[in-house]
Amino acid sequence: MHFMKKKERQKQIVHKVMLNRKVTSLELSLSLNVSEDTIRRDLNELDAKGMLAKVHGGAVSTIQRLYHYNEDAVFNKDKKKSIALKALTLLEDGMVIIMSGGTTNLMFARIIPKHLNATVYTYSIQIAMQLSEHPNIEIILIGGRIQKKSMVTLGIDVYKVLANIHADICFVGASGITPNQGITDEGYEIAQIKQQMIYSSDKVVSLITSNKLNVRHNYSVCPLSEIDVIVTDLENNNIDISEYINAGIKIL
Amino acid sequence: MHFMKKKERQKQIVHKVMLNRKVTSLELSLSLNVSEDTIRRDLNELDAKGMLAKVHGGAVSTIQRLYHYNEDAVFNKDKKKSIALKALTLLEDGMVIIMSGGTTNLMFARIIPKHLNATVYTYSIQIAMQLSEHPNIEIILIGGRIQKKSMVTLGIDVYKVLANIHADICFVGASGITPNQGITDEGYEIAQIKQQMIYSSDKVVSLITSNKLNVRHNYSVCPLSEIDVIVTDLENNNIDISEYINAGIKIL
DNA sequence: TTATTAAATGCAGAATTTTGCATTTAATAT
DNA sequence: ATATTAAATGCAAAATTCTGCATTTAATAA
Repeated sequence: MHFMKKKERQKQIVHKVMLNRKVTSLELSLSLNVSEDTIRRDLNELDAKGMLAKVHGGAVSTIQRLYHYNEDAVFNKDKKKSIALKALTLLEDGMVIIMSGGTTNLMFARIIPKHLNATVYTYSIQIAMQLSEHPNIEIILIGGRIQKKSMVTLGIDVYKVLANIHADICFVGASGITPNQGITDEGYEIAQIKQQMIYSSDKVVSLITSNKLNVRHNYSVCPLSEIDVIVTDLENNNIDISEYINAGIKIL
Repeated sequence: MHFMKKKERQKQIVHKVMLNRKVTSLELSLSLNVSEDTIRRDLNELDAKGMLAKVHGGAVSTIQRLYHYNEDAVFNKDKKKSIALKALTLLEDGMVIIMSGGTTNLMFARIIPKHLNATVYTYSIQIAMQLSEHPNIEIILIGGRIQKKSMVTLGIDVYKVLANIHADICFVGASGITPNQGITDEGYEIAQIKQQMIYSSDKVVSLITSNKLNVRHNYSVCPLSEIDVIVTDLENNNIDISEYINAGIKIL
């Protein structure tokens, strides 16, 4: 007799969980003719994929994620993770936050504590998707015409929404930063929008990988004087960031 | 000697493609010390994941998809696919389209011809994600507060945007439809928003699986008289839809 | 068209994953 | 705290996948 294929079995598990809302490992083990160990391993995988939630003794259904995150597609993943980790200290319950797009910000969004209570405004679809897994974060997605390559909304509507809100803190990604020019960006529209999100925030934080330090693009976002904190993957005593420290910016 | 692991190799392939924009199977075969067959099989997988695009002789870089679609999470997948297929006949180049959320609409978005030229307004994040793979569709994501369980935006801002546009056609999902009450929905806000998207469109099309026919919810969206076309998974001579046909609605 | 190069397919051995069992560790309940 | 049940871990056999080669089929080029 052949064993049932793993994928087929996992499909059935998902189906059963959907129907019954809750199901035990023992039940699954009996009805699918595999050991409870196997069931548990399946449940772990399905949980990771977001198809169900594993609980002690079995699994319960969740809102299934139609899209799932592909970490492999992130460039410089480790640098970005280390930045994200440092940036966590800047968060407090109750904050109103504005986040720009970019994978560094996305990494940050991923590791925000599950139960942080906050309101986040963003025009990045990916960040909105990610934050949707945080039960206590209210997400306001700022609408507009989608720029497909980065999956952010652009246009006058985005600008207008930002001009009408006020946030405690904003996390702005940067395509480049230099001591003289401050933050610059490759696109005109996105530079304007970042400018506005900075104006609308009490505190300005830039999460930026070291390869973008001392890189200048064509469109100006803001001078160093507007930035309160820079979070990079470098050590604090690295020579590359001394000029930013001298400009009075806090470096994490 | 150990073979290099598949995953590591694929990572390197993606990296090379990103750097060079284009790369041949032969080059990859030589530099990674595996046969071209293996490279081709890798490229097939990576293409499916959206990490690159396979072309004759090798691969080219694409905008990488950070999120990828999980078809297993769709309920009644086959019914929805058959509906989506029928609905394709309603599309024309140059249209301005409004789409509501829901997995039926999402399935439809997935199979829209790759090169359709159109403008789509939607408040569904998933549909926006999906349509972003269509190069000639301009997507306007309508912003607002995100309802996490369905990944649509809600609120007055959504309503206001819809009130200010005019579309050739709208594809509205429905939680339920009956001959007497027309389309009804489970939520008050979403019902209001659907109402407005219907008002803003010349032609109203409802994609609806048969299990939602003759189901009534608490909040009214619109009477049958507002609906031009219903697309279901049923055959056209099915008894369940005769009342809708009698009401003058075109059934696909 | 024909020549040439790429892709798909079938196959068999090598490598890896999957699985159940035995055992240890952790979590829940009384 | 103690008993009980679940989960994690290590291991070996079994199943499956991965890979290169040989061959067929399809796509591009001249």
